[in-house]
Amino acid sequence: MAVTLKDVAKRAGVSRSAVSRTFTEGASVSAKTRAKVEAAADELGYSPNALASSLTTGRTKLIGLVSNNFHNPLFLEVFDLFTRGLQERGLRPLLVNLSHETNPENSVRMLRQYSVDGVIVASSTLPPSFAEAFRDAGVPVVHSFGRYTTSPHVHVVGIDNIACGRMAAQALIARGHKRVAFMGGPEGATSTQDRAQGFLDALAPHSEIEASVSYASAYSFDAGRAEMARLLQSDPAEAYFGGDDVLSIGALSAMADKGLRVPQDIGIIGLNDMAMARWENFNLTTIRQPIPEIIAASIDLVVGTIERPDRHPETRLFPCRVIERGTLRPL
Amino acid sequence: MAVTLKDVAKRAGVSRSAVSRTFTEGASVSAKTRAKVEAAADELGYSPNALASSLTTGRTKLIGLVSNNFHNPLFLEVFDLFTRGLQERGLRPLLVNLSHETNPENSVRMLRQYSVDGVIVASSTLPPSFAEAFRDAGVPVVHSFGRYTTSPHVHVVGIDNIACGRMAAQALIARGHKRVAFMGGPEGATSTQDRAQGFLDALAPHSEIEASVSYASAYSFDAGRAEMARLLQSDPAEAYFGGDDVLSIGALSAMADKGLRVPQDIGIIGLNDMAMARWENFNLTTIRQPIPEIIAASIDLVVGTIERPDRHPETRLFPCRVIERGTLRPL
DNA sequence: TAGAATTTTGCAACCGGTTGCAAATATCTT
DNA sequence: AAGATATTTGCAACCGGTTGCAAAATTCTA
Repeated sequence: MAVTLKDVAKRAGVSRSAVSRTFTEGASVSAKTRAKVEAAADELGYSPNALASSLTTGRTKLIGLVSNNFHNPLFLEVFDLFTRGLQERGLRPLLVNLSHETNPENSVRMLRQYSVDGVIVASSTLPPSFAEAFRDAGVPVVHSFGRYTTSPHVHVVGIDNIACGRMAAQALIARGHKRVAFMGGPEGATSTQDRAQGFLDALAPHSEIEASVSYASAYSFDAGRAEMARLLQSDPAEAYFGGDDVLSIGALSAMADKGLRVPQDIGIIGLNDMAMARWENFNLTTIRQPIPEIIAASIDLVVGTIERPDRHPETRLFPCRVIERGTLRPL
Repeated sequence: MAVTLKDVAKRAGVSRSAVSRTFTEGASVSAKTRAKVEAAADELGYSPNALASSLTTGRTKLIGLVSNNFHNPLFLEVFDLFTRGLQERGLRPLLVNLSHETNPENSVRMLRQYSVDGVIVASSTLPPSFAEAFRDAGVPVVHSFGRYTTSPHVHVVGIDNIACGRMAAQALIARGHKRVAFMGGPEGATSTQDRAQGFLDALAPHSEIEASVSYASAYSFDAGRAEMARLLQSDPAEAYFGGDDVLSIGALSAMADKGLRVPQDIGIIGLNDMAMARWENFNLTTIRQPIPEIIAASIDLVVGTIERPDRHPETRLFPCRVIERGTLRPL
């Protein structure tokens, strides 16, 4: 059925090695045989079998792209950038959906069976142990949107969530709010834990400001809406730091239900600056996470680790900044 | 580095074939050797190389998942369902982002190099020729969200967009609107062409109703907002059929800018019923496309075609229905 | 133009598995 | 317990490529 190296070799009247060499970068072939081989290959419609060659070269150019965030619209942007970025470097993303998976073993085994050259774990809700499981299996791995640690066991690319929490607190302080709160994502997510910590740290010196923290059950519209509805039942804060944009948008919907005007009656600042945040219906004030840079760095790092597997684990954090829009009163 | 069949064989004191057989469904191995092999495999942490075995079995369990819709939030749901559905059947999605690709050749070659068992083209904006290119290359393919034809060249799974256009028209007619319009997606998209046709067909007998059609440049929020803003500048219709939900949400934002109340001053009905449509901020009346069924059928069909490649091209259409919410005045 | 240096080529072994076949074992008859 | 039958096993060839090595062909040097 499929046309193989041997067919082309026979047609071109050369050895199989000659054919293989014309298709391998930097191999030694004379112009004459190359021409013969290319002609034969064209006539037959041959293109080399990447999997067969991976057997000897040890490289598949397959990258496992592992995530459990298939409900947060931000991740459509993330997948778009990852797939394009990988494609541009000649790598192929093997997508793994971990939504309903609690331990890493199956994915590790599966991705090893497919001899992926590397793995990118793209999630802010998976524990560090997930990425570490790949490293333990000897697979180059980077954890995108993961937690920063001073002694990382795997490459981490993302933002300093603690600093973002502080930044959000400062935005609220600067506006003179006296009662503020963090409405986080799931309590188990490292991103939420860190944002909460930064938020409270920044507020600690301000004894005149009342600060509190609560958690939504997921990074999702419904969870944000439900949690904000609950908060609004009794004595809500003047302004909130929403755990991320989609949560904040859910919260906005609960506020609208109550007839509250934003930002006059109540304020909120999100985090991510996903495409939807600037939709005029929301016009969400938020903290921008530089997604394209994070993704480019993640790809760089996984490629670098494939080339030098013993490379020291590295953390790359990118600065965030407040994007002023309409859900926080003007300074 | 990696532990291979041979290592396990030596450890277990059996031949390589014996090891291979314990890991192949339905092969003949005695309980005793199987136990020995499994013990050895466990100790060594062996798991078979899927790519190497694909060389002889001719099956990689890799499925190309090809799309160019990385900006429509609906497709996050689509990718979620596809990846989970494929994983459940032991298949692996190799994701291909065609956003900036105009001809199918590169993808076809690439996916053949990786010996994918089949391909799913998930797009309502790619032309039929795209899926046909895979079929011509001898790769089992199904076009999800593709155009229905009476003599299909490839498997198509989706909805009857003409019928949906009619359904939208009828919803507007039933509400007594006298000036209605279709604000489509990109004019080149088959889905938009068909929806426009159905819409106009249903209105043709109603000479008392004024109907018009215009097109947004993409299925995106910005395009919908821009096109609606343009329409609102001069003599807009009373109610619109928006080419899809995200376009309609963009249109809602333009309406809000103009101070129009929905549905009192102006109405709109979308199409898809993506998760966001029921967010209370939008509460979008829309036509539901049964995404889970479409995706399940697509997977079934691609699997079926892998098993019987000469299978006759088939079209599977799923019924849609109007979901009444708040952007069209009550009946 | 002979001899040395360089480039190109094919052979054969290998990557990590699978599988048809025949030999070796085990199980069933009677 | 012997013979017939059924099951399990290992050998060896193969899947579609790559690559070290030595021979062959080409190019360079004097």
